[in-house]
Amino acid sequence: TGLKEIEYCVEPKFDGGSISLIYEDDLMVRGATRGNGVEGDEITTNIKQIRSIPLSAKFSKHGIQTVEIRGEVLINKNNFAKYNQQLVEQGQAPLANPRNAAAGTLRIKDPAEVSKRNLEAFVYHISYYTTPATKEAPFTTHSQSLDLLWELGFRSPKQEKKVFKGIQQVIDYCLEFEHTRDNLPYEIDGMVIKVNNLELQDKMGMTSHHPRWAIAYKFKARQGTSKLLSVEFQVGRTGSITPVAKIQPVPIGGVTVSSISLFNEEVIREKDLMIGDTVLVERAGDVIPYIVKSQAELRKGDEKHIKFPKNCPVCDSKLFKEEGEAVWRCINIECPAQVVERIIHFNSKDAMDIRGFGDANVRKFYEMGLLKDIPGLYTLDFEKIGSLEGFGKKSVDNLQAAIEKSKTQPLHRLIFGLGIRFVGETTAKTLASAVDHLMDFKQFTQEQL
DNA sequence: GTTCCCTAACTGCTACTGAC
DNA sequence: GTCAGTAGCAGTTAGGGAAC
Repeated sequence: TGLKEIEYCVEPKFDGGSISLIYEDDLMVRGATRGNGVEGDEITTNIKQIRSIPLSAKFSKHGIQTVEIRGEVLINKNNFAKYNQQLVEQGQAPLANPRNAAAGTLRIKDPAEVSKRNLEAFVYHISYYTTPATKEAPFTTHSQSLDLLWELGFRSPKQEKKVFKGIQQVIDYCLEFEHTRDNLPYEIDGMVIKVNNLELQDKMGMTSHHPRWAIAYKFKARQGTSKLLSVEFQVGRTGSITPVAKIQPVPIGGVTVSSISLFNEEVIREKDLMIGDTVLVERAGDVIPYIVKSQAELRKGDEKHIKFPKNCPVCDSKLFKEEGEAVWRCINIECPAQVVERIIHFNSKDAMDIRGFGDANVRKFYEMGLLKDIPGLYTLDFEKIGSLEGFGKKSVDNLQAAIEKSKTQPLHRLIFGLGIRFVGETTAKTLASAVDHLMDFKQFTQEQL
């Protein structure tokens, strides 16, 4: 097929909280957040409070037995404003922006409160479905699947989506839609362009990150200007020194931005940043704050150069930068900043998952001398901890139980938890699997001998 | 009731490595 | 040289749990 012949389906990219819905024999049996892409939180009861999600739908009419649908939960801008007005009238703080409000609402424990907030949901993708072996596929294009969902009572972007042959019309439609962005009743942050034919989608497959058959056209990020007040230098788990810009707080797209990563020394130089500069700030993907550039033409002459430290801001060791690398590092593995960051990483959800032992407590215990390193987690003096202000019996019991539970975590989590540079989750799994094979092999050879 | 801490949710940029 | 994969770093907000 020539490129000009390829059919694309273009639809708005909704900006809210992602959800996944599972229907079995026409009944909604499970609703979950997307989470990290593999596992999310079950929120079925809350999902049932959303009126635009049918509790049952006649999938069986189309020969579908089990189906998983992806969608996005949103709060309509009008409902959001009304709800905030109520909060203010009741003397409570209003919610900051519709996106976080929608994502947060899904996790409220009281379904009645969820119901009050009038969430809405758009569904935009059927991830998989099962049919009896004899049955023909109920749809062959993405566009048809959206029509089917609409017909079954879901809110899919049936009206907003358009199908085009060739890429030029796709581009025109995206640009045209961008103009109407602010007039829509809900937040969108771009458009999604998908190859329409499902067989072709299948052939194109996925990378580890994303499908090769879909791409997002992001609208111009929301921007603001502010003043660069100072630059702090943070020491990461692996000793990397990250400059972080502290700016005069500026509201951008519903949140207040005050702190922005500058990544490394090169970036500061390339962007020609000086303390006191007026800087153009945007939220990349409407989320992550990012300094676009400094406005050098507005300088008054009292701006100061940013001095990148020669020594570690925490332990004062000399910093090193490897040939060809951009990142300066503190190579003192006993540097308190690194030790603390390593312990925090070890405790984290993706590593040993020691709940209730986050960065604030790790720092506190380290400073008090109650915790010196990772092994120290397993010889903590709980009596002393129990006598600290803010630690009741319940907290100590929970902490003790969480640490005890971590002893049963699989090997790959332990390897990942050690926080060795270049050893992320995937590599840790590979290493753990290699260890397993070695143990099997050892056992096998011993038995043979 | 208030305050603090923690977690989860949303997501991007940069650096480096390895395969092709 | 390009692309994909992986890792490391970073932001704010909302809500829950526990202590005070």
